[in-house]
Amino acid sequence: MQEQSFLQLRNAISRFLILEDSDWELLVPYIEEKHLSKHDVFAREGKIAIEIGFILDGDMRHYYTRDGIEKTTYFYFEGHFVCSYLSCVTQTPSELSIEAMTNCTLLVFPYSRMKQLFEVSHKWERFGRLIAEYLAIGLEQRMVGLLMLSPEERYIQLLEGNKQKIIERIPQHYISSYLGITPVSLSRIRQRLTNK
Amino acid sequence: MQEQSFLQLRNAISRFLILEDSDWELLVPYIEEKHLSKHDVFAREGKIAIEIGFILDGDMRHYYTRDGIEKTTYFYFEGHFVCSYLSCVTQTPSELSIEAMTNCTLLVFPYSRMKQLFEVSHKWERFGRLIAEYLAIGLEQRMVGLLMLSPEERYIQLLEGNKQKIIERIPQHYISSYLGITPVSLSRIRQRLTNK
DNA sequence: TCATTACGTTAACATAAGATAAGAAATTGG
DNA sequence: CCAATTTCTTATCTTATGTTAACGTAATGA
Repeated sequence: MQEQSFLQLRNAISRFLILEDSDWELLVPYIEEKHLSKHDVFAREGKIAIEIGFILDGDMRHYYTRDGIEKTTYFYFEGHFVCSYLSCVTQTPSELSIEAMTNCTLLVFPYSRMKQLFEVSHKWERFGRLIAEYLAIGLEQRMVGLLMLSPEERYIQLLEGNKQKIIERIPQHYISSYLGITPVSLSRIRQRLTNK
Repeated sequence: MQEQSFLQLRNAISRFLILEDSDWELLVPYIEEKHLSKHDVFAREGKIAIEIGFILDGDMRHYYTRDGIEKTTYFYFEGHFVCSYLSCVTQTPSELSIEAMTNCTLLVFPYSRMKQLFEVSHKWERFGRLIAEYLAIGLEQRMVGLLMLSPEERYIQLLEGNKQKIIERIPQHYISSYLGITPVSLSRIRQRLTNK
């Protein structure tokens, strides 16, 4: 059923712009399917990232390490693109690692191909712009949340999002670092909220 | 000296890509010089942003308002682009305001022209991508700092940046909200650091 | 299956930050 | 030049979070 999964990727891209068959054909030969087991890494700290992934099934997270402690700062779910963006764009060693939280099925293609497409195709260059804009908007909103909301408010906001069911299956110590607090503190917040 | 100031903008753009005269000529007719007095607003919350600015001289800040309280979340300095990016890109009302912290001289051009250039010129589309990538990278690093560093560490990091002299002339209650803390707390952190 | 590890909660204590207020110092505007 | 305002610091009190540790439960792997 490779055709079906490729179509999912094409649809995801089409949410950003109208993609003609001729555009699509420029990428297709470079796409591969990839399977990751739980805890497999997709990108590793210190390595220059070379791949862009598209999640067909499964959940992933990215994390930074400091003093041996992991801080999970982002989650990726089915239907989303995943890559160590900063490392790809700047071609410098990644400061973060990306790990499968569950068994995952991905479509992957090399960033180098994407870069070629930026050169040769105005349409793909536009895709690159729109993706970057999408990312920047998400990060801006995330940052504002961190600066303007309390940990409790951030947790409530997270629950109120449309990803409720997904959030519920993510271990809480990952969620706590996403919120910028400790697992203990998240546990207390949860207790406070249920006592209301 | 309009020629001189236009050249500054062209150089700033050229830091992202090689710009031919023919590319540059597509934008030039739409550029105007604009002067702002201290506390004048460049973009106002609730309004759809229509302009991109380039700071020739002066300092600006952008802030969000909540419960009547302003939180300054970003600063802009000489030689940088300034706009309510999210509002421009999505063409929805801005959630933030941008204000001149000092008297400022800007070059401005309409986002609508930029959008046209994205359509007609692969080169300008690339500029759009590179700007968005640059923004996303900055925001990612900002977010990581907020999640992984203590307020004190964030303040030290800010001072260690290459903007020291600029930081020193920004009122501390703006800096404190940039760091995600109160002015009182920043004052205490400063005291702690001088006692070392 | 069973031992081991990972996970979430709770408790106790220490600490840093928030809230509020007062006052000094600097800046601003008329 | 002076009054008014803004800015920064300091003090007090309160509170939420961090830290560490203990415990029970769930998940995992040999």
